[in-house]
Formats: sequence, structure tokens, C-alpha cells
Amino acid sequence: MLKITLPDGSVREFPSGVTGMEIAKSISEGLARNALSIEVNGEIRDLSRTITTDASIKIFTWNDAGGKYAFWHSSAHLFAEALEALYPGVKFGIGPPIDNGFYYDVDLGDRELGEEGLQAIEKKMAELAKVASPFLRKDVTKQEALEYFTAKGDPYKLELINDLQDGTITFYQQGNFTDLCRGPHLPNTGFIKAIKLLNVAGAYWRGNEKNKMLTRIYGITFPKAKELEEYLHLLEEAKKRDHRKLGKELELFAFSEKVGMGLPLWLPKGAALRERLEQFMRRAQVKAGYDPVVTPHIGGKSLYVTSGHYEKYGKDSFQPIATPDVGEEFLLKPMNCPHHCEIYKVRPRSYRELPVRLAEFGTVYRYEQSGELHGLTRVRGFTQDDAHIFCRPDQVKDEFKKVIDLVLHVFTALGFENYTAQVSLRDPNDKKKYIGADELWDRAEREIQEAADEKGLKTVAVQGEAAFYGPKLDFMVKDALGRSWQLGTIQVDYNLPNRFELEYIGADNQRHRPVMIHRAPFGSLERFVAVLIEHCAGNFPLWLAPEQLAILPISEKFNDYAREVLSELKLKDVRGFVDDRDEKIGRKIRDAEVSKTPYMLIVGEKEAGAKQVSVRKHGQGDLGTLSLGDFIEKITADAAMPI
RNA sequence: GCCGAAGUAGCUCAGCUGGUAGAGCAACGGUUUCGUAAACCGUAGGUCGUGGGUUCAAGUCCCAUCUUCGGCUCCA
Repeated sequence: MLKITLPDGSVREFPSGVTGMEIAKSISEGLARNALSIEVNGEIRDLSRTITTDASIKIFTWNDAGGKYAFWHSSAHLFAEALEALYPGVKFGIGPPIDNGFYYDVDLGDRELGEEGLQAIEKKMAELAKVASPFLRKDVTKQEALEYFTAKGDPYKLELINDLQDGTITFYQQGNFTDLCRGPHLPNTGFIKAIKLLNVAGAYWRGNEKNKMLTRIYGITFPKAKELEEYLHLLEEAKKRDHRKLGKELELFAFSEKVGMGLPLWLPKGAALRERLEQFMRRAQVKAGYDPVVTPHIGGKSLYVTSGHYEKYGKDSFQPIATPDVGEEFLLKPMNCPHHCEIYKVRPRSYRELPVRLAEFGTVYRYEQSGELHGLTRVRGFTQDDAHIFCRPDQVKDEFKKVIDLVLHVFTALGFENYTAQVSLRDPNDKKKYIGADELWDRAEREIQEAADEKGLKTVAVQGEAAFYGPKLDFMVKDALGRSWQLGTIQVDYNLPNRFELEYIGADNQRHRPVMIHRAPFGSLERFVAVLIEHCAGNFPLWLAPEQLAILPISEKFNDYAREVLSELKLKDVRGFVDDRDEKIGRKIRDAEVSKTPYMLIVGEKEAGAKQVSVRKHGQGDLGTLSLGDFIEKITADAAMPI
């Protein structure tokens, strides 16, 4: 008999060879009905597989990530089965489950897949799901696997099998479709009740742009039709928060073909928002001991040759600007650090004055690939809340921790709770991509991890994500549609100080090399604003709102009083406007609500006579009447910058 | 940059198999002076992204190009 430990710690005995499904049934009928997969000693498996050793198990249903994983993995196979039935001879790449659904990369040859095609496949999938074909697992030898896909004529699968070790290869079959797969899968296709193929995209085979581009079909499935409906509804709602849509509706920013793609134009309201964020950061930085500096938008080419940026990015960048004097070349600055290094070098530095912290809202230009441009999150001209800290080696960790505090302060003040702190390390298999000695990299990577740990920050380490000159701690935040963006970043750099030959005189009267920390809590103002818009769906906190209130006279007769109220508010730095259009009050309220103005002050005969305002709050409605003095007190308190 | 899709008035969108552009909102003019989410009447507004081509005739078909969207690759 086997001892099977359940998640609650209880131990039950089963004969050797018991299946996960049998265990589920022994617990309850309901669990057996909803069971999708099982975790056995930490490994997720099919419910139909036999267990032959003592084990701790957990049975996964739709409510567990492990259950969804199997569900969507099986859905990918169901998709493949349907696709093959409708498009014979199609070749398959990989088809994994993802956070929301699954995708499958396929080579359709010269056939195309459109909207009608997707619908036909959905229909076929539904038909095949109804049959409830079991997923059959089979161990195969490498030889058998190669023979099967050679006969089938699927070069991608052959490539995958060639990279696998004999003895670890399994096939799964449902209906007429057999795939190379390590599983796990659902008991049968019948669990899949609601199916939607979402979109078609191109994707390079094995993620390498030198390889052929396959067709990737994204889809999602659910155990119930209602859940699919809810998901699609959620997607629609998310689209309403898209910063590109809200940016246009709220008149925050715009693009112009004449100005150029990826070059945002900040409209007055967007500029007001951005300016408030800058003020907020300036204050926080002054408090943290930073010195503001200003540097030009272009720099001599040799500056970037020295920094290494020219060699790394030169050819993929905006090309050098020529001047009438032959031989002069300037680059639009893609980074502020080289300029700041030159500021550091204006005079000899003493160990006593370190750390030197130079801060600048530096606008930089990068020639991003055209297909990468995306609203404000990926642009070709943007402003970083950049700063470079020049410090002694013994100060690195402490300085790094102070920067973490600053970044977290920003995130807290703006209500970003769902961020991921990512330690971005070198790709150990491709060290050519980076500059600098191994031991300096190891040291920098260690210092970042230690600083994060000592701050109690939960981090995920990702290899291959470092900058070419040093490792980073990146703060990642998701947008409305679940795409992940890097906002704040902190980087330890031992390399640029070498390249720029930065020095300080130590207590020993010898020359020493400082360490640089690059950091930008927002990252870029553009991207930060984009994510902020989506985060609050355009309902900015009062201290940031471009227009904090609209003053709405009941009729033209009260326009003068409204203007009087506005000028008093302006004296207290409250941002607002008088809606003096010849419209009814209902209309003015509606327009103010739609434009997400935080407060509306309705003024008519009653208010004008008593120096009062009727206060209405966005999304909440009428709050009643206050004296103007009381309202000013209230709003100035509410609108304080969170510092 | 690559694969695929889309571009019609300021905005959101209609325009079937080619017959010569339409709605709502916004704008402008007038009437109305109004108490918590859209007053009424009228006017004007488009080389249908751009450039070629096919045709008696192109928003509609073909080619090229630009931009946008969804992914991929990239992201100092």
C-alpha cells in the first residue's frame, strides 16, 4: 500500500498503481468531476497516470493555476487537431498554455488564415470537444519519435525531438491527432466547453529573427460558456482603459505624421499632468540629496564612442548630425549618462564629497524599430527622470538601498501595488554582448541582489536582461491589457567610470575609481504616464488632475460669480475653469463627468448670494453646499502632493 | 525590421456583388437663461491615408507607399 499525503496533511493508503482520478473519486464525487490535473511530489501530471510510490499530492481544478495550465495545454492540442482536420499538411511548431489561454505556432505553407478560417476552426474544435476523446500518454523512444514525425513530414517537431534526450520523450494522442508533448493533459477533450480564437500573429520559429516566421494563433477556452462571456467582457472593459484611447479622449497627447512616428505631442492637459509628476519627483530628489543639472540634447560623437553606446547602438540609431564644418558629427543623445560623466569630470573630486548625485529630466532619442512603437509606452523621443550617483565602492549598497526607497515611495504615492521587482542579469551564454570584466559584473550583480534582499524586496532574477554596461533592478508593471512594461530601473555600473576615467582622491591621497548608479524611478515620463492613465482609467488623483474642477454656472447670469470663484481658487493654486457655454446645467455636468473632472462647482442664484458653491464629486454626485472658504480649505487639503 | 489586419467629416462609425459619399456627436449661426449625466431649429464640413493602374465609370478591383492596430524580434 502507498501512503498518499493530501494537502491538509492527512495521509491515506492506496494500492500501488492507483491513478489520480481514483484518489479524487475517493475524496468526493464533486472533486472527481472538477479535477483537471494532479501535482505529485511537486510535479504536475495527468490524473490518469498511475502512482507507484508514497507521495504528497494536490488535485487541481479550474481554480488552480495547475488546473488551468492543463486545461489550456489540452486546448492547444484540441486546436491543433481541428486545424489539421481543416488544413491537412499543416506543420506544427510549439503550442503552450500561457497566462490567459494558449497559442500554437504553425506553418500553413502558402495558405492564409482569416476571420472566417478562425470561426471554422472554433466550430471544429467544439465538435471534437463534444466527442470527449481521452488524452492518451505514451512513452516513445527517440527513434520512434523521429520516425513518426519524419513520416508525417513535420520538420519543426523533428528539430525539437533532436534536442531531447532519449528516454524522456512522450507523445499524447487524442482522436486522430498525436503530438510530441510532456503533458500534462485533461482526462479528455469534453471538459472544454467554450472556445474563442482571439488573434493571429507572426512569430519567429524558436524566437529567432533569422528563422522562418510562423503563424501564431492565440486562443482561450473555458469550462463554461458564461466564463468565456465574462472574459470577453473584461477584455472590452480593459480596452476602455487603453491610454491611447483615453489620451485622445481626455486631450492629453497626440501624434502627428508630419512630426514623425513615435514622437509624442503633449497637449496642455497632458503637459499639466506631466509637470505635476516632475514637481513631485524634483521635491523627492531634493530631499534625497540630488543636485539638478541640465545638459544639451545633442553631444559630440566621440562622447558616445567613449561610452560604448556608439559601438553598441550606433548603426541602429538616429544617424549623426552633420555640421557645415567638415568632420564634426553630433548625435541626438540616446542617454544622459555620458553627459553626466563629463559634469563629474569638471574638477577633481574628493572622497569627502561622494556620493555626487546628478539629476536631470533628460529628453533622449532612440530609433526604435517601427513595429515596436506603441502609444506612449514605446516612443522615439522621451524624457527620463534620470540621475547618476557617483560613489565610493563602499557606498554602493547603501546608495542602492536609498534608491529602492525612492522608487517604492513613488510607487506607493501613485498606488502601484502590483509591480514585479526584476533583477536583470547578464546572459551567461553570451558574454560578448556586454562590456567590462567578469569580476566587476559578478560584484555588481551580487550587490544588487543583496541590496534588494536587505530591503525585503521580493525579486525575480532574469538572465539576459541586463544593460550592456551593468546589471539592473527593474520595476515591471502591467498595462490594462496585461502587457508588462519596465518603469523604474536602478543599475550598478563599474564600466562607464572606467571608460570615462572617472576618479576621486581618497583619504590615502591616491586616485580611485568611483562606481556609478544609474537610476530612474519613473523610467520615462511618457511610459509612466501611459501606465498611470491605464491604472486609474483616466481618473487621476486630485493632486495630479490637469483640471481639478469645473465651475458650472446655472445660467449666463451667474458667469461673473463663477469667474470670481475661479480667481479665488487660482490664488490657492487650484486648477480649474468656468464652463460658461450657453448650455443647461445637466449638459455641463455631463460633460464634466465624461471628461473625468474630479470636482464640479455648481453656482446659481442661491450660491452667488451667499458666497457658496454646490459641490459635486466625479462619480459620486451631489455633496451639498459649502461656503467658498470651506471648500477651498477642503480641496487644498485633498490636493496636497503626497510627499 | 518581420508576419497579419485596418485606414471614409474633428470624433465614433455606415456605405451589398464597381454607377460618382451618409448618420450621430463635435463645430458654426439663431432661439432659449435653464438647479445635478446630452434643450430646440438651422448651416457648414470629406481630393474616401497617399501615388499609380484596370474600367465608359473606383471609397468599392489591382500594385506600390505611408500610418495605425495585434503579435514576433529588439529595448542603452
